[in-house]
Amino acid sequence: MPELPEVDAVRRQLAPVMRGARFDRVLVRRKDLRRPFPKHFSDRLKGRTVRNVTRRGKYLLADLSSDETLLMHLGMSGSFAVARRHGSSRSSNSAGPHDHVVFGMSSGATITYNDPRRFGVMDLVPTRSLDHHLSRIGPEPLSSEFNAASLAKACAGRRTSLKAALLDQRVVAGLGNIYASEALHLARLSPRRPASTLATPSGEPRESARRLAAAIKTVLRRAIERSTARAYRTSRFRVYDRAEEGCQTPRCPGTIRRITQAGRSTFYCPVCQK
DNA sequence: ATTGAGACCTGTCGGC
DNA sequence: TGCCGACAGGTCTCAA
Repeated sequence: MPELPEVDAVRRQLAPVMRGARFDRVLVRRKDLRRPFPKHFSDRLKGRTVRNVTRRGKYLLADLSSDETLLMHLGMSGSFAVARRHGSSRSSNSAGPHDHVVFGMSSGATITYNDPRRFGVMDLVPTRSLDHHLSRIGPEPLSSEFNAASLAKACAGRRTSLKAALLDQRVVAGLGNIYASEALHLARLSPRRPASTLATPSGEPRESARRLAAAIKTVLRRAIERSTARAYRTSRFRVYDRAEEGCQTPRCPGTIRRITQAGRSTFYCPVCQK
């Protein structure tokens, strides 16, 4: 479940039980996920207090009293389960098949990281050098740093498709395969259009860049609201996974198509997305 | 320097 | 029912 809105939901899930709490127990049940766990991972966490839990792109960041930051990425299949008080539902002794890490917090919460595909990452870096570690990630889409101008500039001169450019975390942080398709649909821009067409030859943003930057913000905001309201069940998307269904753009007679770009599925309407 | 393909893993689903 | 391939919301590495 992990693009920006879902990662942010996880942040809101973890913050109340981690912030101000100490790591009492840290159980690491294998030596690696996508990468090895850092040296002395448990010992560097135990006894430390979490100052805050934040998010940057698809990374979760726990700021520790040791002036290190615990950096977590969910990959494709990572998730956290929180059990208040000493493991009402799932304690460290009764670990499920893909429960790889268990944090016992002084707040009384047991936090279990589960990740079947193990594409996730946990790392520990000096907080001072956090910027350096995240320096390759582009602007936060919901910040004012990200706008038509910055988007056009990041796409200027690129030969790749618009869809592929949106998946590049250096262009904008936090978009994944679903919300890239959703944003392009809302902006009525074809995913196959060359990314370079967002900018004039001198790098100035075109109208398309304005529409796309705005659509990215709208799509992500809506998704975050939905996950907050949580009045939805697997509420589906406008185009993602809707091949052969009717386009939802008002008065558009088109049919959603599925194509493959850079090895990933893209869903779009060939009629209204130009 | 970019770009696309392949690799990393396990689970699920549809077709035969 | 069981097997098999295709596919999954992410990124990294590598060859062109």
